[in-house]
Amino acid sequence: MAVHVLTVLAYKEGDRVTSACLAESVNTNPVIIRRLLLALQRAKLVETRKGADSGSRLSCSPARINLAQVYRAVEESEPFPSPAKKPNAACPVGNCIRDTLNAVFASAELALERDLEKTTLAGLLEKVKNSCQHAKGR
Amino acid sequence: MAVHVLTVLAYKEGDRVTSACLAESVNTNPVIIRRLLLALQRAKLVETRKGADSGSRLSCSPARINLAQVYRAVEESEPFPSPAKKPNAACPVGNCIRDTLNAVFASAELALERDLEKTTLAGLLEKVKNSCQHAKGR
DNA sequence: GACAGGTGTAACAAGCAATGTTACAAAGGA
DNA sequence: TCCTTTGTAACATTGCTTGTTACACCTGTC
Repeated sequence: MAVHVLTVLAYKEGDRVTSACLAESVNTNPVIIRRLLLALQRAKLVETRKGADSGSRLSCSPARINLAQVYRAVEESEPFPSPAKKPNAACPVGNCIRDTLNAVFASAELALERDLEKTTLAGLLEKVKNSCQHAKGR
Repeated sequence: MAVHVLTVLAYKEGDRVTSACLAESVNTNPVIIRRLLLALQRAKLVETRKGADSGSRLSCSPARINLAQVYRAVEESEPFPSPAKKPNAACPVGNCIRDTLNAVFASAELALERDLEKTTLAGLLEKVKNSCQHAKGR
């Protein structure tokens, strides 16, 4: 969803867009969008102004934003949630597997982010526009 | 959790282990384990026998099982769940972004699996054993 | 300075998926 | 036949994400 919002912002290049407008596009509630925007603000991906004539816009060119940044901004929790429940201490495996797995998963997540880095917001917008043309053509 | 179970099975190399025993190790319910084992059976990673003297064991050497296989066996759903709610058709972005994003995510997931492939169950078990030694030494 | 439109934020309801629990039929060796 | 364990269904519980309402606060416009 975060990607959706950012793509819309890229589409409106530079113009400020209100959360109500974005919500309509994603078909959801303005509050959801605002919560999302807070995370994106923290990651310095968008800038938002309050008061009259307010709204959000990208804080830099869409060519300089890649999906890995978006992923990190939004996904503050692990993609592999540890069960939070302590494993059985009597089990010889249970005690130590947690740390080992964390290392493996961290590496896997890094690989995932490296792949996401290859896609910029500008590139994504281009592809979306193209596939829209195709859809209309049919 | 699936990895935890498989690691225990690798640890008991070849011996059949009951779901009750595995459940105790993971600190959960036997039924949860059995549900998990069904998925692992479908992926041909474990074999289970019913009746007396029953239980599960790895269907091949732990050196020939990597975490990508486990991931695929367990994670039948997408790691990036599409919102299922249709986006607003009036939005120029909403209509076409879905397909484009799916392609990007598929690529990212592939990268993730490629990284997981590098870790075999045997290698994982080795690391767990080592870190256990360390923990005991302290 | 008052007003209007929008954001930040809290509190709570609703939906959904994962997990836990109980119960029971079926398999299969002793 | 008996006993242990699996496969499976049905339902409760839990936690998380999303949705909803409400309200204080900010800030350009008049």
